[in-house]
Amino acid sequence: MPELPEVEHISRALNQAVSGAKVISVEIRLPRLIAGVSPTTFRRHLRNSSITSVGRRGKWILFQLDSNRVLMVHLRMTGKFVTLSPEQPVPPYAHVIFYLADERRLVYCDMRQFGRLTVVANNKIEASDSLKALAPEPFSQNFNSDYLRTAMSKSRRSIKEFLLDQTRVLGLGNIYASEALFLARINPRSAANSISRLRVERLLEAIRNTLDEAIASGSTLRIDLTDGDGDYIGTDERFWRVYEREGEPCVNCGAAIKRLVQGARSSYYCPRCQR
DNA sequence: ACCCTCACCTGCACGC
DNA sequence: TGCGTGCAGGTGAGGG
Repeated sequence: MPELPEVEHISRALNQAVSGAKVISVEIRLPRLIAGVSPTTFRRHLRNSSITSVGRRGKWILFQLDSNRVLMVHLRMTGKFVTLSPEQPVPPYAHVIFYLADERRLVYCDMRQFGRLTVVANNKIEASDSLKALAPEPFSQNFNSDYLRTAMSKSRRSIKEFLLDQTRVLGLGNIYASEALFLARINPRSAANSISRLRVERLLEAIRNTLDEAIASGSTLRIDLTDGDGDYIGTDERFWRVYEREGEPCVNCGAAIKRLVQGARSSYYCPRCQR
């Protein structure tokens, strides 16, 4: 499900819901999802720790613990968090259950089981295997046109595939990569190292605007962690301009949106606007 | 350093 | 109805 904007909202919702909560025990139903440490160590490091705040780095959700450790969770495709009151049943695909001192349960659910959970020491977090190679945060000063131009100049891959590489550009996924290229009016097939300076500038702005707009529109939706599936509520509307719109008219020029496959994943673009 | 392929899972929509 | 296929908002290992 999530790209950076969704992870941003989920981490905000979690920060509201479980900051200050104390974990009294952890039930690991699917040990494969625990990475980096053994399930036993994972449980030991979580037990009797309080969550002081929840944030994110890229698409990783970071639960800061008062034990000077961080619980790191990546939702991958189908990971979700739900909080349950004592009378609520455990939902399907519940793989890790955190029992909280206030009698609630924080449940990690994941239909496809691609997600990962790990725990690391505070002072090792940025150097951890998961985070060390990530590109700068898209809204930080370090993610600027010099950075992007240099990174792109080293890559012969298509710009669409380049944008999905979290070590080059952080936060876009398959939807927002197409959306950003549409805003920047760049063809997804263009080689990353072939794109003009002007277009790199446009792409930088398009990446920021795409993420920014997605975060802003999501903020009116809110995530309800108690609704049983942890999903966005009340939206069937697609505010995407090209994604999943094959054959529909381009919002700019009316030409039919096209779909192509790159790196085994769908890309959508306007053949007239994106040359 | 870069980049390609395969792997990891379950479910759903679709066509025959 | 059943079965095969393709596809799904993501990475990571391994190898060239």
